[in-house]
Amino acid sequence: MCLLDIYGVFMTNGSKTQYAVLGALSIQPMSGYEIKKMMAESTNYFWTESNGQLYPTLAKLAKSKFVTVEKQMVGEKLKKIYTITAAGLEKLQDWLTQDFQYYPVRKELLLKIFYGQNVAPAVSIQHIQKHLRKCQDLLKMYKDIENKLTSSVEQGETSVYFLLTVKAGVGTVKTEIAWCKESIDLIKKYAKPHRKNK
Amino acid sequence: MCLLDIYGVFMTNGSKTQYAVLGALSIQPMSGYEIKKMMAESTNYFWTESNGQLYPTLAKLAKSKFVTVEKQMVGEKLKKIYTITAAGLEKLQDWLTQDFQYYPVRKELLLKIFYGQNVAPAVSIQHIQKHLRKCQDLLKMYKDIENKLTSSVEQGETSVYFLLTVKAGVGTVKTEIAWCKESIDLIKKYAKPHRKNK
DNA sequence: CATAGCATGTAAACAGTTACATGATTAT
DNA sequence: ATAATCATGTAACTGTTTACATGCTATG
Repeated sequence: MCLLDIYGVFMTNGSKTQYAVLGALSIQPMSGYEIKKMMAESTNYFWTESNGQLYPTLAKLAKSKFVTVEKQMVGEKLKKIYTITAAGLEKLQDWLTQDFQYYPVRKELLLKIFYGQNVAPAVSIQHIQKHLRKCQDLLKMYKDIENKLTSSVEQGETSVYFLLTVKAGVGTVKTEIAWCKESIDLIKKYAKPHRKNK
Repeated sequence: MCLLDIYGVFMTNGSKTQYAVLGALSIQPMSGYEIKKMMAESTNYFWTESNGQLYPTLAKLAKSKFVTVEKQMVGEKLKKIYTITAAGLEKLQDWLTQDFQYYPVRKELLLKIFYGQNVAPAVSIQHIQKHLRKCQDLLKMYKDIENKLTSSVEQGETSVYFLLTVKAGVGTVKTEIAWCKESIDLIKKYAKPHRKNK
């Protein structure tokens, strides 16, 4: 077995953009712009797509009849509303049923912390403090969404699955906040004189 | 401001492979193979590099005098031991001092959960159960390393920074384990009949 | 005697982002 | 006026992985 696979991190399959798009359209018919917006508001912290991926994918899905297009003229502007077809839904369901994969993680903050011995402790502490503030902001946002979704789910208005991913976000940032605080303390307590140069 | 940037996720700078490599060599002189192995054992859960990135980067760093190469013959085989230079250390320290960036996150599990409404609840539960087992295995590994590193740091043998990244790993998987268990319960409680096809 | 590890490296393919083009509308 | 939002799309670039080539050594 390969060395790198101890975490099961491999990307042997192709792009999943098409499923992210089909998934979005499984909620309701939307334009490309609306899909992007909806992703930015809801799935961005675990999945992102750029325009360069989104628009060509929509065109391919339309060509393969997994979605249909309805062209609207809003004033002078062209708006294309995409709707998922039965074949598209089936394709989405097939993918949802298949095993998921882990993607490589890249956290530059942790890479900088890992090699923190080469710089003054204050440098690492500052990075962590910046991350702490970011997480505190995110926590407020996520908690708001979580509260709204919780009552909505309890009243049977919304699918429980949206709530689950929000809860993943809340849990993650809470843990990161605790890690930031503990790490700052530990650096202050244990950091030894760092490696200087020149 | 751009829509996508609400999480501050952008990759405007170039590749950070060179810094990951310089960082590794700041610990001790190593061969390319040893760098890869060391990364797989310690930084893999927040940073990965493939051979296709690693070896060309080592060659470039040697050409730019950020590292020196010492060729050894081990039996019949060639082994190249790389050592960081003063210029290389300075380059590393510069990067460590600069602001870090967030990379886009891709968690296929959460994407599948988010659109779980399109399949039977059992499908989503199975995905989560698989993830739960993976996290439980990782937790054992991380806790072992955490215990060893903690005493090592307390005795002044090891830099506190390695411990911090391990603690980040422990915190993350603990949170994920709790999320998995809660999510399975919530699906069982709230999941409504899913969208069927055909 | 086959498999895994040690060890270096390359080429092709792919995934993905960025930056730009275009242009209308709405808010400040 | 200016900026932001709405709206679609493309091209160039870059980053990254994968798969392969090569061949020795140690282990079961």
